[in-house]
Amino acid sequence: MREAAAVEPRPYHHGDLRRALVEAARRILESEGPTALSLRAVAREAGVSPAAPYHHFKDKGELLDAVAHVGWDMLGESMNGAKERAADLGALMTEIGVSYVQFSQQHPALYRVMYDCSRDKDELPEGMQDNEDSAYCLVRETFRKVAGPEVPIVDIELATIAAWCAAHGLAEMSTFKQFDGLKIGLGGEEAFLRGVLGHLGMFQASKSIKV
Amino acid sequence: MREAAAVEPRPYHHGDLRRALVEAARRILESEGPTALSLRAVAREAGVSPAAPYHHFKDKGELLDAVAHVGWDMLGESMNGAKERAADLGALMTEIGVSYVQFSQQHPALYRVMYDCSRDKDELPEGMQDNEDSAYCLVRETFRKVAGPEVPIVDIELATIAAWCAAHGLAEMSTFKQFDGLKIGLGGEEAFLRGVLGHLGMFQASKSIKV
DNA sequence: AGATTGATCTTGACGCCGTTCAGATAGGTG
DNA sequence: CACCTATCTGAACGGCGTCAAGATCAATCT
Repeated sequence: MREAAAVEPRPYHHGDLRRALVEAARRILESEGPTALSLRAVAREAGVSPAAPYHHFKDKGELLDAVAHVGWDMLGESMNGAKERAADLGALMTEIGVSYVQFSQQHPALYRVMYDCSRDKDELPEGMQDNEDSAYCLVRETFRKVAGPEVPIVDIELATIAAWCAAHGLAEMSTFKQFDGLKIGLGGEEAFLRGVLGHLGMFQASKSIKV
Repeated sequence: MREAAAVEPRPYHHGDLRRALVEAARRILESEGPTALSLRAVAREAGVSPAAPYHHFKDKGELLDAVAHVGWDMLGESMNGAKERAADLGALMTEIGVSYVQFSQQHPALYRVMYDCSRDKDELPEGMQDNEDSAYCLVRETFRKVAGPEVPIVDIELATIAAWCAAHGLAEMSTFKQFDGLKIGLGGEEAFLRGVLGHLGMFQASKSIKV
């Protein structure tokens, strides 16, 4: 029976499990948070046995790496989208920063996995590596344009790192509930983000990259 | 036999286990890293059964909280020590920042536990809370003095948060090995830290707290 | 077509984890 | 002294990551 109902669902032994596992992991992350993300739970969610993932990933870490990879793609898109929202080049850095932190707030569990994967290996996250079209390059090239050609490249590099540190720090801390009062006083979450970013030199067009 | 040899070691049933457990945990953190830090391993290291810790801590999280508490005390001392190393008030913020990041580099596993405890609860770490003599107050009061009385308090607050975000981000990222080349080029680890911090507005005396 | 192959998945097991509970131990108090 | 209570142990539970052995099945070869 059922010769080839193959509309979409299970074309092979079980389907392409690799993708299914990554999506199951993301579903668990969104609905139950990082602590619920066990390999067995992912297999359960995908409807396979606990050992099945080992035919597609060396170990749990490699599955998480795949999840993180999706996350960095999403974050990269979000940051690139800032180009459309920025009024001019001067405002672009702020918009990128806001995009970054807002992404981390919309996907807190995913963001945590993204960074934990990096720290476990002491390696830069993919999105921060110096590949072409990486998010890192987007930030650095924005800095380069804002700063002009007379600024030494090492300063561009350091400013990019500094900006990323600040954005990452804010991403991890902005959810702490002790800031709720201040957020209300400033008029909401985004005003708070812009307020903090505004006090970091490089997120203000007028004074960015003073050597 | 041995009526009261109580010099230091085991005055009671097993000694004051609570402290012993926290110290055992710190020993494991330093020698084997955060992933090796299981409750059972801590009990083993302290020479007691796996269930013994439950008479002193509600669960594993509460033990980690105690470890983190020690860590924030240490970090607070380190930051306060910056006062002696700073040439003038203008340089103080930079020295505090350097102290912060250097602490995280000297105790990476401990620093990770310190922050993970906070994020698990969405609560500010102790050292960042607005208690008197907290590290947060040290930073904020430094800003207040540098900025002068005409700067609104909300900007002092935002600048303090921004500085902390940047320091935390740098603390977490400075160990990534992709920065090794840049560090060598700049003349070492500390030069790298000062380089990055120098590109953050609030760590430069001359331009800190521009409203 | 039928046999073979190799990738995919399951079953069952191992050791470790966090946690609980009944019972042993022993200091402090009457 | 006997009792009480805090402390600690031993054994157990379910869940975890991982692995080895066997079942299943698409694809390939003859």
